[in-house]
Amino acid sequence: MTQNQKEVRTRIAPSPTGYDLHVGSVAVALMNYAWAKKHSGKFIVRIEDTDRKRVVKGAETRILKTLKLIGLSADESPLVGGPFGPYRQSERLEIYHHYAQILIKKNFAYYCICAPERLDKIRKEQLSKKKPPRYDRHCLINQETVTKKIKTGIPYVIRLKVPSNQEIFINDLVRGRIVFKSDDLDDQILIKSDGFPTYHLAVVVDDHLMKINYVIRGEEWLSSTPKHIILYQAFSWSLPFFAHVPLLRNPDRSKLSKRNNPVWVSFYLQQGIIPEALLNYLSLMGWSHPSGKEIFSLEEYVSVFDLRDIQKTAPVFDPVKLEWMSGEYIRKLSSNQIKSMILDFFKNYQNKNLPEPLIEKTIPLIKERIKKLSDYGDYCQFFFSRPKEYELDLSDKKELLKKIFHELKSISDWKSEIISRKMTELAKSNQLNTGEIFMILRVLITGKKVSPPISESLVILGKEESLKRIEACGIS
RNA sequence: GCUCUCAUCGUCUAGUGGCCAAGGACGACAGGUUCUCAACCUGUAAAUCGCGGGUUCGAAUCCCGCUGAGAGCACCA
Repeated sequence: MTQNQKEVRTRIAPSPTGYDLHVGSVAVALMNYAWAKKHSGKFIVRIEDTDRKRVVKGAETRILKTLKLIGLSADESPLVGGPFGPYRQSERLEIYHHYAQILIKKNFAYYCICAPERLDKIRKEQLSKKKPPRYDRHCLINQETVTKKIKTGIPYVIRLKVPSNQEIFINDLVRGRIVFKSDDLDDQILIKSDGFPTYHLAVVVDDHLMKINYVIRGEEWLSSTPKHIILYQAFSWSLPFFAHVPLLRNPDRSKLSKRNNPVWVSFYLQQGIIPEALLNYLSLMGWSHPSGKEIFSLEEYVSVFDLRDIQKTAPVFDPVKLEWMSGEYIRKLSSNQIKSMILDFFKNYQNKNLPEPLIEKTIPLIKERIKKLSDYGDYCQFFFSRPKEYELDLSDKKELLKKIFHELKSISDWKSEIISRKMTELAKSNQLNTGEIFMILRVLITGKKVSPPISESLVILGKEESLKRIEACGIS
């Protein structure tokens, strides 16, 4: 066996039929990526765009961009190319037809010209008799007349001829040995009447031609795997290893869907969830670090990941823990890193150019407080604009506001320790809790009851601006 | 309905026959610290390991049944 044949090659095959990459796809992508990298193999991205009706404009670009943003770079893809391209199924139509013809010649497939209405009818009949819906092979029996009719130009499909009375075994790396009976399988359509292949044909042909030897995919594919195995066998191709990994769930335990949760990765990136944290969190879905660690780098994940450690149970996706983890990542970053991330974030997602020197000063105040980059806005808006409304009614505190104003005005050395001390003294001399006076000052300056430490904030704002804000509340 | 899969705290999980009267993390709650909110520290509650049988000296771990949950059953992927 040559080195090349032994190389581990994995892939993800997203279809551009949603807005963006699905978080569940990232979870699967991570495992594919890790398994390939762990073995110094190749991680491939193939776009499965064979359903022309469902293709969403711009989705492919977004998916590829998102993959890049979260740091799962492909060795071969529509963007970077590779030796087994094209990596977009819509550009491989001749290939699928070629292989479909081989199946016809080998008597593993046949033409079918049944109208959708007829198929609907027999399906309904079978269902009403509580039988699984299956094609009745009407065209297989009349294959000669069918081929004649096709030559006149009427639309047709090509169906897989599922062998009868066979047992098909899947040796799944996650689930072990699973048996299916071929008689339970439908004669799956391989080539649709629009000339495009269905998933089942395309995936087998492409995985084989692209030398994919580990098929790591969601458990939703488990029940169609026997069809794929039949195809591999029909072509006399060697099987890849299969690993069907658990699906992410909604809190109600159904398959994670946009109805119950935001599922597009871009949603989380727009929130300013740290991409590394997203990967780290997702890696913990159905798997755990051998030493019990929760926070670790992608590099470390790759080194300790093992397909055999994947759990069989489908986990519930928990955005709360994801946010916690994002916060953990932020706290581990240097102030400089946070600064540039915030700058980039507001530029890319909110189209705002924030002033760098000011951002820099605020970082120490918010570093321990934010979990995602968008939180920065909630905490620090007041640095950039004066409050428009106040969360506390200060109209009956004019006398106190005056005292605060004059106390602050008298400070010549504008430092947070001095401001704090003066305010504490003021509280004492007025029989107030220090907390009360700071709260009033906080609302005065930020408009909010929750903010970064207020003395430090005053220093950043500067004495002049701070006093102006108090004046704005009707103090003279 | 049929086929397949799965089953440990609310959630993510550790656990592969004795170290488990089940450990960690998120979340919740309480306390400490504190100018608010966080962060940090301490602590509390939280799983009779879905249920019932077996195997065994011994079972969360093995076997069987039941129940529950999920996925698939398209000219969608």
